[in-house]
Amino acid sequence: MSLDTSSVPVRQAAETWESLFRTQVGVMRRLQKDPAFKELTMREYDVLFNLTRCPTGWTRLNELNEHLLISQPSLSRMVERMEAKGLLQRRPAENDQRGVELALTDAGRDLQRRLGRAHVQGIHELLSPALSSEELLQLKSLTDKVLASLAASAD
Amino acid sequence: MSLDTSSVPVRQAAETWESLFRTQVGVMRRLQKDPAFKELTMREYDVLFNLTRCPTGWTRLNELNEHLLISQPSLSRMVERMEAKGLLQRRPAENDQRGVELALTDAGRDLQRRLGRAHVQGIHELLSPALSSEELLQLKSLTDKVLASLAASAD
DNA sequence: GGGTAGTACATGCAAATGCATATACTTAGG
DNA sequence: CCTAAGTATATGCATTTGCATGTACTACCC
Repeated sequence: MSLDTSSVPVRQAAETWESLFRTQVGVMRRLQKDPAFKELTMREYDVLFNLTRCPTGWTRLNELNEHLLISQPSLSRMVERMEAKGLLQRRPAENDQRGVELALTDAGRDLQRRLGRAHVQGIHELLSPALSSEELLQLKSLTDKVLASLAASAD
Repeated sequence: MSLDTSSVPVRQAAETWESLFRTQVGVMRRLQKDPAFKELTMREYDVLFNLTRCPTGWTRLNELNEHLLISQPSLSRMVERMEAKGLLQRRPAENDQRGVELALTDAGRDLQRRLGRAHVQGIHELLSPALSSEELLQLKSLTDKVLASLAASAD
């Protein structure tokens, strides 16, 4: 009774994904316990973080949505709430009257930085005991490859 | 103007984590588009999946909860709904009258297998173009190390 | 240009979620 | 034992989420 040869890489991909996924869950669970994150949902922090990553400072709502695991209507209302809290600002998009562009306010940027520091600190404490500097680099290089491949096959 | 030396590994851990996290989000977004997953939330699938991973077949609710990014009350009610759908069964725990133990029903196992196949297939299609067989192994080995380290420092 | 299809965001509404807390049981100490 | 502290799950309630759909604009094609 031998295994179908073609199923070996399939299994391997699945096992690798499972390990990566469980790692993400495990690390996330620890990070969420940090008292610094009582102020904001992980999802809300993720919005702030993504907004820091835009060179022009302004990001389209639909573009932001592509980086998150949240539905468009939910993001729409989350952004509305965060605007009300003074964490970000909205304006109609330049060249498309349908669109909305977002940017951090100073308060939003400050909060992101503060939580970001706690976040980064927590990550360091969780990953450093597990992996050497070279291994971290290796891991990043592998996931970067997957990211590049996903971007290349943008459906 | 030189960087604080101690901040280098911190940055490295953060960048590695960001890449891993974005990979998880990217892959997840693709997987969710699979029509096979219209029947069940990712979170619900995750419950079914985790229940297949228990050798005895029965899993404690609190133990299951430790593997998920969901609050205890939410899981409690999700399990209630899934029991109503006939996907799993509940019984009072053996040695602890407070506790609840869960197991898949045949219908639950069948559904998990069906979605699991689609899941695994999708993962293979996403990861294989990105990484060679050796790289998959490397990646798994690195995330396994992180998992082991997290388990060792169980707070 | 006028009409049709497509895209970007918002909204109504039912369902799912989390927080605080209640309930039922277990464990530890005196 | 009996009590106090701790643990496992459930429940009330306000908030958040997603789905279906609405509205406003854009792009394409004749």
